[in-house]
Amino acid sequence: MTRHLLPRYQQIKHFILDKIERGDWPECCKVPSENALCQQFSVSRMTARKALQELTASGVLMRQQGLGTFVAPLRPQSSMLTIRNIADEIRERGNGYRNRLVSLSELPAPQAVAISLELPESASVFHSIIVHYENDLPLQWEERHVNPRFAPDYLQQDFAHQPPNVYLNQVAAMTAATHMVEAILPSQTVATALAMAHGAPCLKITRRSWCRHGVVSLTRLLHPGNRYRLGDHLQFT
Amino acid sequence: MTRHLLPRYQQIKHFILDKIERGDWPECCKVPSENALCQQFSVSRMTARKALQELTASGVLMRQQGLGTFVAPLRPQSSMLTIRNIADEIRERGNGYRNRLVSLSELPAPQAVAISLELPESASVFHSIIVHYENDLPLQWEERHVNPRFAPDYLQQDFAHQPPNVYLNQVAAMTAATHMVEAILPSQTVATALAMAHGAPCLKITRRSWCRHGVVSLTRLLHPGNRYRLGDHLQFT
DNA sequence: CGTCTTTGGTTGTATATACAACTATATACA
DNA sequence: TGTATATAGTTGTATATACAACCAAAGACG
Repeated sequence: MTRHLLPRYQQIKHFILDKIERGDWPECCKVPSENALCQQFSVSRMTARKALQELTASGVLMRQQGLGTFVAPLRPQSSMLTIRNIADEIRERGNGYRNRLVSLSELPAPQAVAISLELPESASVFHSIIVHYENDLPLQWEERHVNPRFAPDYLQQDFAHQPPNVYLNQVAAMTAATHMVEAILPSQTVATALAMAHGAPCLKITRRSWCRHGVVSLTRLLHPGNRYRLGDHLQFT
Repeated sequence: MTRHLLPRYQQIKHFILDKIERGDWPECCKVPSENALCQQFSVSRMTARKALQELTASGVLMRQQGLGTFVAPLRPQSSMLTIRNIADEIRERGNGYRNRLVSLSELPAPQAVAISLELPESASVFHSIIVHYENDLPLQWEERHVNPRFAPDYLQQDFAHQPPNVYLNQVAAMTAATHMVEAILPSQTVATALAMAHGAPCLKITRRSWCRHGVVSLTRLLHPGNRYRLGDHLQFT
């Protein structure tokens, strides 16, 4: 009767991962205790424990002695380019944050954008431009193309109150992302919006972000080269 | 007699990590089997096994059923900014690689360099400048300050044949690194060396790299903004 | 000489058990 | 009411045991 396809503890891991994947068990949700899993799957405690421990080691779960086991918040495996809310980043430095909505609209996707979002040519996409300020000094030009399928209410959001990435993470949790970093000369429009001197360079970050079902958005972040740096720490094992 | 400071399996983990750290057990070296550790530390197999399993989960060891347990090759935990040999990178694209040694000397460390290398002010350091070419087109300006303590023969190397990072990894294996990425306007010297148009921006990467005993080198990499990008892929759990 | 089988060593899976350490809640007491 | 204590539930550590799966090398056999 027992299938020889997968070890029991693997079956339990898949059961838990599936629950999280489907959203049945959201972040910080308590998962069944070792003893509960014992009964549910008719295994010994050591076996149920192995499943929970491996998921904890890989960062999917958190455990606390005496308390229980919980679903860990999603977090990137890489330390570089952590997807952060720039508002939080600025506030952590103890500085004032505000933003300005430059543009918010629906438009036919340019070819490059359509390809990146895996949409048919000229499909309708949402587009937003927001400038983020640190102490009244512009620090980031954020231009976004969003797949309407995953965020149908994008145009109705109040981005002064809640930045786009926070909203997008609510409606379509990010599961992966790719980045590209370049040094460019900004267009006149961007240079003016970022209060940059003539001829000064920009750090450009292009991010393509996925949720479980596909590409959610394509983002271009432009920073004044003299006021912004990307940091990273590499640990070798 | 047993110290209550650390669990037994933790003591075994530290024992193994220490051996690897000291270089006693190099890459791919076989480590004691579960049963061997049982006897050596007078613990049950499950306890010895826990130590080996956790080190395997964290990427320090590799195991193969029926064969044994081995020290895994060192690898960065982060996917961004993998420390790569630019020569390999260029050759992998199928293009021709060569470099040009611009400067190689010993000089008193400028203040900022001394601080970064954790050396006293004006201590003597090695300094090199190399320009790397892809198909006869300059792609990278590499400027390096090296702590002589970890690489005393730096000035005697033939960098046309073997780039500095390869040599440094041989004499002082890198254990960690920090990066900083910026967009800047290059100096006239660099702009000329990289065959860049007037006013074109540079992608600047500053890397500080450690070996086990301290900071080995401080490196400035400058790339033409229109010919070089940094890529990255983030996986969320 | 080549091929098949055996054997010993290794890791993988799984159970049963015991006690320690910790947390939150309920209870008893002042 | 406020404080101390007891209790139930949870994870952490550790042992002893059994068998399965796999690998490499030694041995048996043709």
